[in-house]
Amino acid sequence: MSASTQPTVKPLAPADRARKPRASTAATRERIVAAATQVFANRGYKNASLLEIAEKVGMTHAGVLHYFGSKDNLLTAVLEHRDKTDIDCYEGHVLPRAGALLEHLVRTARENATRAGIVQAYAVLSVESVTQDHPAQQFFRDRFAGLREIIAAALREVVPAAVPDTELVRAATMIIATMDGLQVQWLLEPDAIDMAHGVETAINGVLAQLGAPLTAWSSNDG
Amino acid sequence: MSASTQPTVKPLAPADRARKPRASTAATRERIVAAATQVFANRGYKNASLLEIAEKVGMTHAGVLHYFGSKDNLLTAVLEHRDKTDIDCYEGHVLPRAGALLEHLVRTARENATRAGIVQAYAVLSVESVTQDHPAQQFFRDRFAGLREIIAAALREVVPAAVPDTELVRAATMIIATMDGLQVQWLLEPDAIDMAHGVETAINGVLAQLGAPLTAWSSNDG
DNA sequence: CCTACCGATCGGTAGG
DNA sequence: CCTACCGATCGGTAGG
Repeated sequence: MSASTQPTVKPLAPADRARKPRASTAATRERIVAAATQVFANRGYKNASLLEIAEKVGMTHAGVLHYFGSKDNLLTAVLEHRDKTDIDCYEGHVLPRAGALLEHLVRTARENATRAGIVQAYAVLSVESVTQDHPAQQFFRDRFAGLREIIAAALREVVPAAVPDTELVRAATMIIATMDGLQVQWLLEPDAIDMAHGVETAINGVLAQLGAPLTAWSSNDG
Repeated sequence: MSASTQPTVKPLAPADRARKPRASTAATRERIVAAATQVFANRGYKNASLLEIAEKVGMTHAGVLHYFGSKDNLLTAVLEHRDKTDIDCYEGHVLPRAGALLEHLVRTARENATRAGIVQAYAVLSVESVTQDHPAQQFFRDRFAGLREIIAAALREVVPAAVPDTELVRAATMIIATMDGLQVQWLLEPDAIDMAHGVETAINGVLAQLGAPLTAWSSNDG
């Protein structure tokens, strides 16, 4: 209706009007999430300030709050973004199975050695989550439980059928623990620790104790 | 000279006068350190407040500062106290060697399951130490390096002589990593994780890969 | 996306 | 070991 009153000047479609004025909202949110990931890694969540995050993306801290409502919401966005784009990105994609998943863990550890920021964010936030009333506590509880199940399922396919499920979950727990513990030592002294080698050794040790053939997964040298 | 003017009223010796008025300074300092350990575990160091610590010992936060000068100094006292009284108390005592040390690690993990406060303080502070300008960073760097050497030395005595030292340090790194990683998962979900069993499995896996006889340390069932 | 502001918390100091 | 205080920082809101 109103379009007929201005036949020559083509009015912007609503979708265009919403997108034009500033860099798209989605893009800005992503830039904020990236900055927040860095700052949370360097300071921890509680000790991080919205001001430092805002300065990284060139706005005031009130601007950041405009996009995420609260610091807690921003943390949620950071954690969800990590799960989507990062290391253990099995959500949307096809999850590698069996030996391929175990190889994936080693490859991930190797890549992590070039991404201290991501590693530090994960390490700092996951352990900070055990402190009183931390907003990410349930997130990490669920995350660890999910990882344990995924790795246990992969182990199921490469160990003798007689091995009970409880043993597989225990083994998965240990592989995760080793990866996480290596990250902390590596963050403190990068040159002294070889994360990928450590993870590979841990997996070999676990498989040997579960009675799996040494050729069960292909990263093996034998 | 002045003593001769008061022959009947025995003057207090300087040492007595200094110690009487209030509960001994050393005892008060210990109570503050104990309270601070709890609060640092529950909140992390940066997010902990001197007020909360002070309330636990029944004084004001200025009182706490009177005893330790600064929050950083209090953190130092907490970390040093832990090293003196805790788990890996090899400082003053005779350090158990070889298989006995490995058994000690398993026993420690078992005892830790009844001391969530201590475990949480260690886990939270050690990982928080990787954040920017953290006052405990060097402390934990040194601590990890020391633990690696001690455990590597113990392994040296139970594996074939042909195994090079670098392999022993790598193995020690992994044992420590597994213990630390298990602590985090256990803190988030105590009923789902058996720390002692995990540590024992990790040690067995490492020894097997280094070619040590399965009877190398006595905790073994074989 | 900003300016301006509030209420709250914190570590540390003075001065006793 | 306390009272009183300071300067600084922070998350969040109002109102545009």
